[in-house]
Amino acid sequence: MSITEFLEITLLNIRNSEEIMGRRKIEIKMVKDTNTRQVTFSKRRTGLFKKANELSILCGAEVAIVVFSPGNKPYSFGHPDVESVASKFLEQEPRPNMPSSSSSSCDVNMEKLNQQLNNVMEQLHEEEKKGGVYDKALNQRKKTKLEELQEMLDLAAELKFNVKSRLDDMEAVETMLMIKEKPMEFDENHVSKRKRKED
Amino acid sequence: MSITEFLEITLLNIRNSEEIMGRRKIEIKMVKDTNTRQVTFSKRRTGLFKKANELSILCGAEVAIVVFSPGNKPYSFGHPDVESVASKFLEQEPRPNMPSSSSSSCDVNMEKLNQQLNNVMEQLHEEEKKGGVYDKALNQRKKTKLEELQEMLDLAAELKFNVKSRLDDMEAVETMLMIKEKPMEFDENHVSKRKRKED
DNA sequence: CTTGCTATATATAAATC
DNA sequence: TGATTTATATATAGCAA
Repeated sequence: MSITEFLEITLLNIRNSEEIMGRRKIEIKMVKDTNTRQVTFSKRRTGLFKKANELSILCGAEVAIVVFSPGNKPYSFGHPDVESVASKFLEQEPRPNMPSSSSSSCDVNMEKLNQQLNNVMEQLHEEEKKGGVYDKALNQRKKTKLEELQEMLDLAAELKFNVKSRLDDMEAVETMLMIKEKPMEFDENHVSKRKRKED
Repeated sequence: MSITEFLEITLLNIRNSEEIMGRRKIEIKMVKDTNTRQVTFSKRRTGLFKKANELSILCGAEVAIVVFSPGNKPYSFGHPDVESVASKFLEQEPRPNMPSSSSSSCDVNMEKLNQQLNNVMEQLHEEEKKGGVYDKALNQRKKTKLEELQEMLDLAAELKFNVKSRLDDMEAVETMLMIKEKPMEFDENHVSKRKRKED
């Protein structure tokens, strides 16, 4: 037995001897308590969307998710967007493809943007904690924050749109110059697979 | 410092001193290696569907997911089924109102990003004019540009995701403080389709 | 393209503040 | 009650098959 293993086991023994069992595993079945169910839904929906987002970026995959909460409220996630992916799937529309591929780096601006977001949120929470009194002035500030975020959202969407446009231009140029990276074609293999769903 | 903490730190130190890092954390950006990307997609798609399944059961929620692999093959998960959830969503979509919303400003970084885009495009056209026939070297450069753009797209998507998350938080705050504001809509569909090949 | 094997990395159920 | 903090439960990256 290695020292590492010994320490691991020792640590485990110590922990098992402690009283607090704490967090535990749950059965995958309908959560009865309404409130708990709501909390679970909220957390897991966020987790699901996060995973979907990572999948789309890591693999350059198109993803669309639609969820109706226990309260029947709609939530959705889409990359590039729900509609396009959904229709592509529903119509099973075969399409020739043009180039477009992997990655590189320019995270700086991204981090800056996120930094700003964090700052805004921090300020919001800051004010929230401070105040016991939510007067108009505060409301106004919050409202301003909201508007700022809204603007950022719009700008993000706009940027995305611009990027997309350029991509199209580039593809056109590429085609024009007849630069073929890989003379590949694949329309035939459009096998649709279904995964289980269980009830 | 407790014995437990001591052991944990000791264990950590031992591990960090070892050469083999073993499994490690990865950045959320396009996986370059084709094979690895395929494996990642396969595993994460399975994980995503599993999570979706648990969510639907635990909370009795309706869920629909559609994914197109890097090889452009469709996969789907649905509870009760994709079609019903999708149509239910698309039907009320024309009147968006429920989740996510709003707008506002911080153009600097945005402009930087767009500036970069313009530079890239300029360089592209530059090369295009200069060269009658540039062959592989040029081709490679163009490909690199495309990859850079792709990366920016992904970053934009990630930003969007983060922004939406914060918005949800803010909406919660808003609700709590009963700040009634006109229901604005967040429409991410500035971009429709997206082409791709690979694999 | 899917699967099994582990060491890590993440997600998250409860507890807590 | 929502946000934050743990201690577990799960998901997965890197390798091979």
